[in-house]
Amino acid sequence: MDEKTKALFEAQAAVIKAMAHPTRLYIVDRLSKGEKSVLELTEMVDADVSTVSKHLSVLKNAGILNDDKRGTQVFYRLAMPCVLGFFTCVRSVIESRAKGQIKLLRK
Amino acid sequence: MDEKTKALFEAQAAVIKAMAHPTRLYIVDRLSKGEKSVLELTEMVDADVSTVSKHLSVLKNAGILNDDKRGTQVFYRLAMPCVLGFFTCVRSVIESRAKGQIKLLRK
DNA sequence: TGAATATTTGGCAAAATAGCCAAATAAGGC
DNA sequence: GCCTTATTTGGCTATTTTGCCAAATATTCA
Repeated sequence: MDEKTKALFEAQAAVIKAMAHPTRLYIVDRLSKGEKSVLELTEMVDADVSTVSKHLSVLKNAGILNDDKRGTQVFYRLAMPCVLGFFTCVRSVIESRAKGQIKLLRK
Repeated sequence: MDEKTKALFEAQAAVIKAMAHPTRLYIVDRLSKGEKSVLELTEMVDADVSTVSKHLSVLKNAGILNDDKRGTQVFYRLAMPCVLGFFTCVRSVIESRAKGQIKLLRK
């Protein structure tokens, strides 16, 4: 694998890695319904505000979220709605694996 | 967040996490062209065979790959081609972020 | 059976991640 | 200016992930 493709796949993995956490995935899901402040998200997620803030900055640095400061609050929203397509596929992966396991048991 | 949704997002994150590594992403990309043996993939990836084997088992356990033992070789292939849709989105995330950074510099 | 080839597993050290607390920063209202 | 509220940052420890090597396993072939 040459350096160029290596760099390309590292960049791509970095974006996917930003989504690869239950809390961050949940945040993305919530933001698909519209923007939310850090505090609103913190209440939904049930973790320390600083933890949620860090998760948000991971998603923002990856280019998945935008933020918008209004007064003392910061509102986050989905910058790239195409990531919502991940959910459909991932759910079908889980479903398919579950079916495979059931088949295995019956044998 | 109740226990049920928590478990749901953990399961989903686990699948995405399996994709969240440059080597594994590269493997998925290569397998989109057709099945390959562990040795073939190892040559492409340039890492220890044991490392590649472990990456493959991560992808297999996530339900993303299938394997097929023929003789002394094991051939892996894409079980869920929908994951290829990730690439399109992820590349557009990277492109969009790059454009945003250029805009930032011009200000 | 024994050698050769392909793959997986165990184990370990290095690196990356997560999440909490406390402290810093920013904006608004009095 | 000072207090309050919202958010971010620094720092630390615990946990997880990586990737190599060596060893184990499996399969074919002579």
